[in-house]
Amino acid sequence: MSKYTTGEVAKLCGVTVRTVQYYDNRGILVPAELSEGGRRLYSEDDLKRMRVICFLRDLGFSIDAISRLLSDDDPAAVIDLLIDQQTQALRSEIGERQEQLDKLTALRKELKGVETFSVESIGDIAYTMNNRKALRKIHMKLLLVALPLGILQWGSIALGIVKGWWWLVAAWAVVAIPYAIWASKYYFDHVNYICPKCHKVFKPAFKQAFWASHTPNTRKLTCPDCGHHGYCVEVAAEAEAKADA
Amino acid sequence: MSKYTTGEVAKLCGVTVRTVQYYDNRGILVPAELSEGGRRLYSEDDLKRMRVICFLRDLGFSIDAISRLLSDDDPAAVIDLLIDQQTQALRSEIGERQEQLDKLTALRKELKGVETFSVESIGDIAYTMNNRKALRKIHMKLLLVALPLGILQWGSIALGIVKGWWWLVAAWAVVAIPYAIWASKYYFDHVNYICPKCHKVFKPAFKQAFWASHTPNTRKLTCPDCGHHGYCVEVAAEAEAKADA
DNA sequence: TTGCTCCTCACGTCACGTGAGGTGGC
DNA sequence: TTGCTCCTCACGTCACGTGAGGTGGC
Repeated sequence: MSKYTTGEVAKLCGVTVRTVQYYDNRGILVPAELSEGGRRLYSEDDLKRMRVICFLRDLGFSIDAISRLLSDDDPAAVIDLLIDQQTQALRSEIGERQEQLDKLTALRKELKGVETFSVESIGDIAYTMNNRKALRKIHMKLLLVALPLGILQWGSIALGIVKGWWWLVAAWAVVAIPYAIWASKYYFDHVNYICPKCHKVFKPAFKQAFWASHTPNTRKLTCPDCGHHGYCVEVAAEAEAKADA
Repeated sequence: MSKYTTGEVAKLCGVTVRTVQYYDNRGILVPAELSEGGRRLYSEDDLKRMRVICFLRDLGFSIDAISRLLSDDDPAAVIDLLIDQQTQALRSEIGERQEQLDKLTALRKELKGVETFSVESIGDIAYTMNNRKALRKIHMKLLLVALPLGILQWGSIALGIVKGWWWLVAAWAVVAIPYAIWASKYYFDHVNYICPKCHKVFKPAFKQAFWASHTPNTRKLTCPDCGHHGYCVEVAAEAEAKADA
């Protein structure tokens, strides 16, 4: 029966000598015998056991789990349990990393739109990213509010053309203008802006916000804290309470 | 300007007090001032910085990476680099876990086919899993060798029916039988079997292997080491050298 | 005798968790 | 004065890596 030294076992299993020694200390691979000089000597069976340990380790099992499996009376039951646990654990880890990847991609995209970058910009981006869902909800609400207005508009125009009922268009304007102003007010009540210079979250005056030039996500405003005038990113106003979650 | 205690910062950022203290020790979030009694007091800016730190941490960045980013003169360049690195790292980690998941699934499947389970069975399964590619290669070779035989067979039968050249079928048999024996010999030369009882890898005698009943992956053989008679899993013979890789 | 391998401590890793024992601040 | 929060050590985690200083075995 051939005997293997620590180094031989290590080489045959593709690990370091230190790892083989560690498995002895952990009690999961105790050498069959020791030489007179105290050197570890492993048997053929030890080598097979080491191969099993390495196989399980490469599957992501902890030394503790492997230890339990190797010393249990009913390894068949233990391995089924371990496989199920490990499958679950791996799935959730993959999900976690995937989510991080998605957030990284979003961050990279947001960074491209930042003109003067500083560490605080990351805070702004984090804020808008956490805020996105709430903002989308507000945009959806505005859309639903605007929808009947549009239907009425085109309906009255159509009837104006077909039936010559042009007074309907005038009636539409009478209803629509206050309605639009009310909707805008509601909208600006539920929305804030971030100053790109001092990174404060602020609520602009209705008039300024209403007439300001804007893009889908920003609006050209004057920051009440630092006086900076420029495009400010829009965020939902409810998000402050949500920051804890 | 409001001041926050350690506990307040922790609660607002969803971490423990210990984490806030740790970030002070690591030098990435030093409180704006200390009270007379030595309590940490954080400013509004500190809180924002903490939020940035937590955001980056949740993306998987190390404290060291965050530290470098926060203290660098050119954070814009650093963050681009860090995002690229982290994207790479996450991708490879996901790939790694996915591979482990696939192997776990394969292991679970193999375990269902094992009649008397022991820890050594895992070793056998590991061996066959590492060996699978080599075995598939041998099977492909056998298929390629068998193909011309099949074509000749059906060709001669077809000509026998259509033209009445039945002597062709006889000629086919004369060629095919030694050819098949040679192919089988080649096959059994390149293949081994694992005893399910003593877990030794062995090569059976040609006669026994040739006439043994079998399934796609096993063959009913007698182990030369322990004398056990039963279905043994087939593996490629070259794999011994490959075990290192 | 000379290399090479192996031996045993023992500290370091990473981002905190978890007490212990003491004290500030309302 | 009483709770509650916060303070500073300092050890523990996980699977080894990495020396240091010494020795076995060919």
